[in-house]
Amino acid sequence: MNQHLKGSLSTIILKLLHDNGRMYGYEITQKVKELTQDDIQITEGALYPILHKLEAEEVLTAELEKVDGRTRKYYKITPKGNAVAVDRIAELKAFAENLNLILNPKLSLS
Amino acid sequence: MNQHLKGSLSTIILKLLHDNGRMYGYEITQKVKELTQDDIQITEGALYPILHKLEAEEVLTAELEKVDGRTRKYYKITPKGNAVAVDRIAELKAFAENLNLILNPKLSLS
DNA sequence: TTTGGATGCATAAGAATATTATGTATGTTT
DNA sequence: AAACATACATAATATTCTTATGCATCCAAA
Repeated sequence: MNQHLKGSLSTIILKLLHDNGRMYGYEITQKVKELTQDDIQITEGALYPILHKLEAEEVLTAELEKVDGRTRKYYKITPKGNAVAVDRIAELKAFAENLNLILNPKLSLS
Repeated sequence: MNQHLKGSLSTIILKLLHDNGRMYGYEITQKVKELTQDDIQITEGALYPILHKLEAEEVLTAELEKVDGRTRKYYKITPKGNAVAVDRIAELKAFAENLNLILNPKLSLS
């Protein structure tokens, strides 16, 4: 995993679920890979504990579903969790903007 | 501190030192506050251990200087550390771009 | 046909990184 | 005199991720 991802991972997961409605773990890893052109690869050891934690906090709910012989665990954001998700996503957006401010500081127009 | 900052903090410090040449710890915290309009406040408990670690890795060197009665510890990037700094800054830029891709996914033009 | 790779979930030990609290000290403002 | 800003530092704790491992199914290649 990209070391800079640390701290932002759970919010990225919330963002994907917020956009896509319903996803399972492996699907989330593939979606992030696709969106970032293989730049960000979420490890399973990071992913699953986050999903379990968000479920325990009742931000997410899960349903098992068997597809083509394999069991998938689909997650979605709960109504209660929606406010949390929206907040964190807004914070992540602000952080991304702050990163841009730091990485591309405006030239002083003297 | 913004929770999303976790993992990016050391690279942000390297970026500021790379841009500004020579800074002391407290100055770094103030510069980040200024650039981000008070959005990001670096805590001292996070800052100083990072500076010490980068110094131990010989990415930074430090010089004590007494100014107006107070001792400042000025840091700068070593020639050897420059390559590390440039790499990490490039990775952080790539991460910021990836964040934008995730946060603002392109609409599918069907 | 069996081996490897992709799909799919899970957890545990350890490392890395930050929080929170605390301590010391000087200068400036109220 | 007290409060606040400047300036550095560290320790205990918490959070978050890595690395390794385990289990199981499906599909393709050898």
